[in-house]
Amino acid sequence: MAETEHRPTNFVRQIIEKDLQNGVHQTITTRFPPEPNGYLHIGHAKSICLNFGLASDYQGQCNLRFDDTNPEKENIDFVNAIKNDVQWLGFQWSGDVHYSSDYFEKLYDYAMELVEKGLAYVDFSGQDAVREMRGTLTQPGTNSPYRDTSVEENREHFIAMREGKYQEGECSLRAKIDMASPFMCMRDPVLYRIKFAHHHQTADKWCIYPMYDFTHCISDALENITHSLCTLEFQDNRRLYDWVIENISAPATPRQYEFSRLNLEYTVLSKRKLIQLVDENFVSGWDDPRMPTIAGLKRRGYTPASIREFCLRIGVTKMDNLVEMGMLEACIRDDLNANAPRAMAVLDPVKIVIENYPQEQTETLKAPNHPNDESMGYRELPFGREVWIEADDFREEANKKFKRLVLGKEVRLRNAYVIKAERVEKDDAGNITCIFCTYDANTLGKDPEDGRKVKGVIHWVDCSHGIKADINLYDRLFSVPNPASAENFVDTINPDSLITVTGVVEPSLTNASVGDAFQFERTGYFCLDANSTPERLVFNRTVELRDTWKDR
RNA sequence: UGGGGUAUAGCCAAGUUGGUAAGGCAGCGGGUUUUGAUCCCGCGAUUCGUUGGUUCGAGUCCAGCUACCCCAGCCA
Repeated sequence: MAETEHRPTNFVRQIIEKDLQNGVHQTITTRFPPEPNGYLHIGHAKSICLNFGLASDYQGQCNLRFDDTNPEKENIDFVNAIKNDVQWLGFQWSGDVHYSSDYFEKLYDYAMELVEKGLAYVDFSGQDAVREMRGTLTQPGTNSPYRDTSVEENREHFIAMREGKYQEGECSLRAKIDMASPFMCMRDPVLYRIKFAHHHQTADKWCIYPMYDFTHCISDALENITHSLCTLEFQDNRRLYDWVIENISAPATPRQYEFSRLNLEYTVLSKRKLIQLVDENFVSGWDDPRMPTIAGLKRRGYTPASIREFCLRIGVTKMDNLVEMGMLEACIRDDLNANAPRAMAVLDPVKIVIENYPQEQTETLKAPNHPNDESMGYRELPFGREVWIEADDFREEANKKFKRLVLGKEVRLRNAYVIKAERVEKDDAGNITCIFCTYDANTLGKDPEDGRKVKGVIHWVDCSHGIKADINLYDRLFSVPNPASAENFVDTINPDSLITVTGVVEPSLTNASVGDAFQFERTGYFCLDANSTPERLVFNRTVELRDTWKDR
């Protein structure tokens, strides 16, 4: 698709342009630093597009760095899934993949530097005591009794920590900053904690792991990151980021800038909540088409280009936001409208019999794959005496606004003939089982010769050639715009977020491959699901067509 | 008077030496159309959270007020 040509300006670009202009940097380096404790979602896509987009626009570099300082929550499967998703989105990181764990040895040395400068100490107060001494938002904290331990003792204790001489929770390394700071994160933050945990990169080499605030800024400096972009909740942490860089012999001075994270209506974008949806089986997995994950969106039928376009359209600011789903949907519709071949599928079939069509006759019609793009070619469409139409497209009686098939009235079968409904057959319950029609044989590819106007057009599938298919009709996962603000977000799950119907699709669709997208004319955009087999086709509805018809 | 942030149309968002409110999504009219789709044309802020002030002139500068978000993990 044609992505927005000129990227909209934003405050980060302005900072970069100023830095480049003033010679603060000759070139920029950014990074995308996910923790491998879950799958990437549309909110990460915003960050990915920002970081990789900036690097590309200013001829800089963008690293992929796994922020893997908490082995208990992370694993290699997430690492691989994340790499896969970044590439699927269309981005390639500079050089090799980086890991914060690559720097564990250096990080340890920098921590030791702080110890030797008297700026860090090993605290043996229990976790509860540490919390007690931290104070509150309005009251200053109090100094730990271990705050004035000698440098020599601290060095020995820190070495012993690394050697596994202490139990988990027995002690931690803390920075000596200011227990009365208005920034809670500056009240002697923990730098290292003890975890006898297996790490997916460093195995059992370490039993002490550095905290995010100590690790991130140093990793940025080691990779020569010029602009370290993160979300708003880290604004306070910037003080600690700068403190660490200033107090160690850092090889560079990276700067952190914060932007607002994405919030999308009718879904949740917090990793904790997404993990819960998966673990408690509210969805089929990380790639469930209702999930806002990259994998879920992909399976739903969203294209990389549509997601990139979305990220361009929402912009980058510091404002809290809740973006309408319609914004995302508009992006995929724009892409698919231009690029998805058309096909016909009937989701809720009712049979019509064309009584004046020769018994035993069938013919092969030709239909364009795209109404406005000749280059997409044509396909063959078998047509016969009996065809399926959408139950919705027929009414025994209706007003003039109903532009479909009505008893005694005419309608055009798309890409085929004009038919007229003559009578209906019903079962004992009064349900319509068959609609008997007649057709005008002289209306193939042209209007009726006597000049009568037929305004309605409906889609159809030939009964003897149509293929049965399972069609997953997806809707929003939650029934409220902001499930995250609900008491318990799982209580707001939309019970009808997935309805599977058995429909009939035109035979050309048997050639589709997994992931292929189509517009089922008049109903929406669909793609062939990963679980589809030649014996049983499965389609996922990506999004409905825009529908401005009011009186339904 | 803890601190850090943000306030421009239903949603997202431009606006940067103060000069008289971009654009996108949604919506509403109209035209084209063998998809109630697409496409095309037209329509929305006397007003920028609010109250004052400075100024010939303020969304942009100053002061006060209000609302909302974030911070008290040995999570990130």
